[in-house]
Amino acid sequence: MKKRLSISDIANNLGISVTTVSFILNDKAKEKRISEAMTKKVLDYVDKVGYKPNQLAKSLRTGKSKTLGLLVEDISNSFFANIADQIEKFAYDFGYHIVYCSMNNDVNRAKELIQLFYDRQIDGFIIAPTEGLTEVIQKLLKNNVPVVLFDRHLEDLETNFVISENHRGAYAGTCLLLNEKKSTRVGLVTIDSSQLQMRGRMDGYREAVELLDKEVLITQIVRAQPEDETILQIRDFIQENRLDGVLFATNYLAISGLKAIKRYNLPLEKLVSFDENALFSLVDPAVSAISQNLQEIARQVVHILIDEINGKSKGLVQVVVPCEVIVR
Amino acid sequence: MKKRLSISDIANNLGISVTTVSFILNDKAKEKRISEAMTKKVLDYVDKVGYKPNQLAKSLRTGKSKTLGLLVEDISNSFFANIADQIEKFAYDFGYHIVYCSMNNDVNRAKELIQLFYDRQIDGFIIAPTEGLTEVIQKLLKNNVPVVLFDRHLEDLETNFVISENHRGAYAGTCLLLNEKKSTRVGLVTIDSSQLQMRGRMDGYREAVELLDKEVLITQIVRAQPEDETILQIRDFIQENRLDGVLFATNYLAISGLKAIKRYNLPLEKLVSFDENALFSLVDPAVSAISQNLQEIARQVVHILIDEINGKSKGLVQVVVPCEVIVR
DNA sequence: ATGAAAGCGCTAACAT
DNA sequence: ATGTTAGCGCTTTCAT
Repeated sequence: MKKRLSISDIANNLGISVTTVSFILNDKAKEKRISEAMTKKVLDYVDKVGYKPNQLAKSLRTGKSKTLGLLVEDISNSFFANIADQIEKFAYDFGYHIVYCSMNNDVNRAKELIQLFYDRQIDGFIIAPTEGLTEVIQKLLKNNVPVVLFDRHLEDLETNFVISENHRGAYAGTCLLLNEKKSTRVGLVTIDSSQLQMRGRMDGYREAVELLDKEVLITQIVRAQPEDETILQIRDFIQENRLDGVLFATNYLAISGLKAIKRYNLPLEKLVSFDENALFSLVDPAVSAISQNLQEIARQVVHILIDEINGKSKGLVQVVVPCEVIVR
Repeated sequence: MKKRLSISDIANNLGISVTTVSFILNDKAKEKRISEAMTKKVLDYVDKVGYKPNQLAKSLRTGKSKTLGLLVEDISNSFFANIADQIEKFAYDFGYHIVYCSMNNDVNRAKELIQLFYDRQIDGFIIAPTEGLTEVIQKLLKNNVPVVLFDRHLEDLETNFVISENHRGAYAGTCLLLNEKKSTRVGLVTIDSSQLQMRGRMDGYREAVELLDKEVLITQIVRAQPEDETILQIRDFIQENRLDGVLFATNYLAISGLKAIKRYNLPLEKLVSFDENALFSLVDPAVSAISQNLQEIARQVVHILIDEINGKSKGLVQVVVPCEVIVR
C-alpha cells in the first residue's frame, strides 16, 4: 500500500509547520489569525494531493472517535434493519458513523461487545437492551458514557430512551379487533419476556379487553425455540380458545401465526400485529398493523445522543413516540 | 469518565517496564523468555484491575484495525440484512468487527464512505458494488487494499468475488414455470441495470424460454421510481402480454408484483422470485423462490478477505455458489 | 530475562 | 502570525 501522506509531509512539502496545517484543517485559521493566503495555499495543496487526516491518530489524541455503537438483538429482523438504516442516515448528517452489532440473544456476547466498543473509544451507545444488560449499562452510565436506549428500556435504570406508545398502540389494535372487526374472542400472542415494551403491549391489550368485559386470553411464546414449536403453540392457542381475533406483539410472531393458520387451515381472519411488514397487505388473511414511527424514533435517538455527547443535554430525555394503526 | 488505565499504569503499579507488560499481553512471553512468575503476576494483575488495551493506540501503532467495512445498497433489504448478519458472525469468529454502511443508491455517498473507511484504517472491504464504483474500487486495489465483492462483480475489474449461480438459478426458475407449472407465456421482471448478476439472471431466463421456443418477454423497472409506478408498470406488462407465469429478478420486485396482482386483481398464479422471503409461502398466490445460500456466501466472503489480509491469498479467488429452488 | 526509547499521526499549550 | 514540542497508548528494536 502506497504510504499515505501525513500532516508532517504536507508541512514539509510546503515548508511550513504542522501546527499551521493542523489549525487550517480544523477550521481554526480565523481564530488563530492565519493569513488568508497561507490558508488558501494549504487548502489547495491538501486538495490537490488528496490528503486525508488519519482518523485513528486524531481519535487517539482527542479521545473522540465520531463513531456510535448500535446494538440490536438481530439485524435481520425487519424492524431493526429498518431502524438501523434510519439511524445511520441521521448520524451521518452529524458526521458520525455507526458500528453495529447483533447480540443474537446472547447476554455474554452483548456484554463483550459493549466492552469492546468501549475499548474502541466509541463516543456513545444506542442499545435495544435485553434483560440481563442492566449491569453493563449501569457501568457505562457510571463512567459517564452517553447512552440512549430504544424500543424498550430497563427498570431500575435511569437512562435516556426513545420508545413507542406500546400501551396505547396495543389498546388501539385490540379495539380495532373488538369494535370495527367485531371479534368476540381476541387473544394476544406475545413472548415469554418481561421486557417493558412487551409489558406495555400486554397491558394495552388487557385494558381494551377488560373494558368490554371480554375474556383475557394470552399465550407467551418461549424465545429461541424452533419456529415449528412456536407454530404449534399458536395453533393450540387459537383452537383451544376458539379465537376469532388475534393481536401479535411482534412482527415475527405474526409471521409464525400466519404459518400456523395456513398450515393447519385455521378459520381465523382478523389479525393485528405490532410492526409493519411490506407483505402484511398481501397475505391472506391480511394483517392490520400497529406501525411504529421508525423515522421519528431514529431521529430522536440520534439527536439525544449527540446532544449528550456535546454536553448539551438537559438531564434525562425520555421520549414516547406515537404509533399509527394501519387497518386492513 | 473515570480515566482508564494504560499500559504504563500497569507497569508502574507493578514496578516493571511497559515492554514486559506488552510482551506478556501479546502472547510473546515464551518467545521473549519472560519468567513464568512474572507472566503470571502481570496476567493476574491485569485481570484483577480489568485493564483493556486501547485499540486505537494499538491500531495506530500496528496499522491494523481488526475491522472490516461492509458496504451494501440498502441494509433494510432482507437479502442484505440477512447476509450482513451472517458476515458479522463469521468475522467475529476471527476477531474482526464489521463497520457497515448503506449506500442507498448514491454513488457519491458510496465513494465518500469508501474513502472514509479507508481513512479509518479498515483492514479490508466487503462490497456489493453498484455501477459507477469501478473507479474507487480500482483505486483500492491499486493500493493493495484487500477487497471482496459479493452478490455481483464488476466488469473490467480483477477482484475477488463471491456470487450466486445467477444464470443457472434463473434458468431453473424459468424451467419450473414452463415445465412443472405448465406456464406458456412467462415474463421476466427485472431492473433497469447492467449489473452483472441481473444480466446473468436475464440470460438464464432467456435460455430457458428460447429452448422451448417460447416468446421472450422482459420488462425492466426503473430503479428509484416510486413503488406505485413500478406496480403499474408490472400490471401493464402482465396484462399486455397475457402472462401466465412471471419470474422476478429480486425479492422486492416480487413484492411489487404481488401488490400489482392484488390491487388490480390479475389472474396470475405462477410466480417465481430470486431470493427467499419469510412470507413467500404465505401470500396468495404463493411465490416459489430461487434461494441464495447466504450462509455459504458469507462464509466464503469472510474467509477470502481474511486470507488476503493475512497474506495467505493465492491470487484471485472467484467463487460461484449454487442456488436452491424452493417450489411452492 | 527485562528495560529504554523511538515513533505511529495528530492536536494544542506554549513559545517566539 | 507561525513554529516547537509534549504527549495520546501502544509495539518493537536495540541495549543491557
